[in-house]
Amino acid sequence: MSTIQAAREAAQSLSSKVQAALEALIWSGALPPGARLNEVTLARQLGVSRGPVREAARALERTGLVTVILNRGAFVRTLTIDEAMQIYELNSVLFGSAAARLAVSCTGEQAMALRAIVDRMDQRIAGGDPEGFFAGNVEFHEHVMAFSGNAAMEAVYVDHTRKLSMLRRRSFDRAGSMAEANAEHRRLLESILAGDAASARQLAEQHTRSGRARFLTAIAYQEAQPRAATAAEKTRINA
Amino acid sequence: MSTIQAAREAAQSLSSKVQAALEALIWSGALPPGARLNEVTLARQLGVSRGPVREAARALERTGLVTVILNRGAFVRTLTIDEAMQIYELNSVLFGSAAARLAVSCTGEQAMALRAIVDRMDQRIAGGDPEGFFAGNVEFHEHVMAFSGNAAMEAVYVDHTRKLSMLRRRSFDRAGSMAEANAEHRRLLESILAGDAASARQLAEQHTRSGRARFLTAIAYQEAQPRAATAAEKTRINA
DNA sequence: ACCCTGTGGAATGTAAACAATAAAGCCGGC
DNA sequence: GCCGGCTTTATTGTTTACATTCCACAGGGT
Repeated sequence: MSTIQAAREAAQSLSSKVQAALEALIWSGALPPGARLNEVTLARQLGVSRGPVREAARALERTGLVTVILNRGAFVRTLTIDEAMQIYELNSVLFGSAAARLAVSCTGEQAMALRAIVDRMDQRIAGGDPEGFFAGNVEFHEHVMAFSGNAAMEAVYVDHTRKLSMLRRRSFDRAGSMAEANAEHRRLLESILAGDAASARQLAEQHTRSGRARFLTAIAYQEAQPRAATAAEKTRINA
Repeated sequence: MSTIQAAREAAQSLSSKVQAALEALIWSGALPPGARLNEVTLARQLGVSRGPVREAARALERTGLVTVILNRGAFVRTLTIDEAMQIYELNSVLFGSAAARLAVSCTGEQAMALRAIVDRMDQRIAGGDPEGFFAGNVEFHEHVMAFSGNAAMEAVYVDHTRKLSMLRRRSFDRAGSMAEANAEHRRLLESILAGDAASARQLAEQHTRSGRARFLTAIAYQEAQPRAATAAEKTRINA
């Protein structure tokens, strides 16, 4: 397996690897919102030339993580609360539409797969594994989108969920949130199995709105709890 | 004005200009679907270096016009009918949602602007100006999306409509189609003005489906009429 | 004290050279 | 005559070098 892994590693361009590295840097907070991506410094740090760094930055611009200004460089972009709300609304519409479609087209295997995911998430809640729950949550939503059979919608949904996840990581920290969310998953799944498209759409949209509410309370909590933010803010990439 | 124009022209990077040029080449058929974008040839032709061409190609990948394969280059991408159908479905959901939201939030100026666009389109139909009608059509849909107040949804809609327009340009060639489409615009506009969200959503989704149907008949006509396709296919960019 | 302007340095935009990869053509064997 | 492997060649990926732009800071004037 490690040879396959190595081959796959080697089979992607430097730009891709640099892009992943930059994502990690942004994700970890080493590159805080508003920070400029210094091409020569990052290139030195990653052991590559400026070219791949430039390409990676442009790619990240397309995913919405950075914005590039002519002759000024690429800056880490941060979602405003308002933008997050708009994305939640978009996702709500897409997820509702997908659920409605899946309600009339769901196969036995698909139902089993979804049920297995939800069961696994319950186990992880019981086992006190929030990271695992978070992964399962993403898996559930993406499976619903994939099973609904519209690749374009799925791509848009996944894309925007990724953007949200920059901010959303801690939304499930409160223990009750996870159980609550998974109960909504179960109700949605039952509607889908029952073939009730209208109800499935309704529940899916409702679930997304609940997620938005959880997100907002988490944000509010984060704001109230200032953490050692200013310190992290000052962490820059230096030569 | 020409100084402003010149300044604006100069104020964008070469990559942007190259990207526009490549789009034009693809649009015009000089780079037919499946053709490879030869970096050195295009660079020579446009009088720039390979760097901007590469960046432009990567940007075009994001917009869906080309796909790039590692160590093989960028290839002009063509939408399959199935992908087009999926995009129509996505747009239907988004446009319906936007119309519903606009129905409860539409201001007087917005209503006037939309009505003006529809009126202009009727004039262009009467005046035998299909190009103008097409532009107005785009304008109407994008205004509805913009007025609905969700920038994320608007961006997704515009993005995907652009992809479709590669194939869709001739959908309105049949004279009756234009009048039909604009009548649907009027009905939708009335529902919005009446503040009837459910009806607006319904009409907007219906309108998108009608657009899909027009697209399909246009495609079918195009397929039946083989045109001198093979000749165009051979037109390559040579040094 | 404030503002404006000119200069210096640093960072990006662009171009040209180098390396590595994949496709195409050629040759030999079967 | 056809197929498989090798070699060649064209093209992309990457690095390096050069040109241009912007920002900060110092200096002088008001």
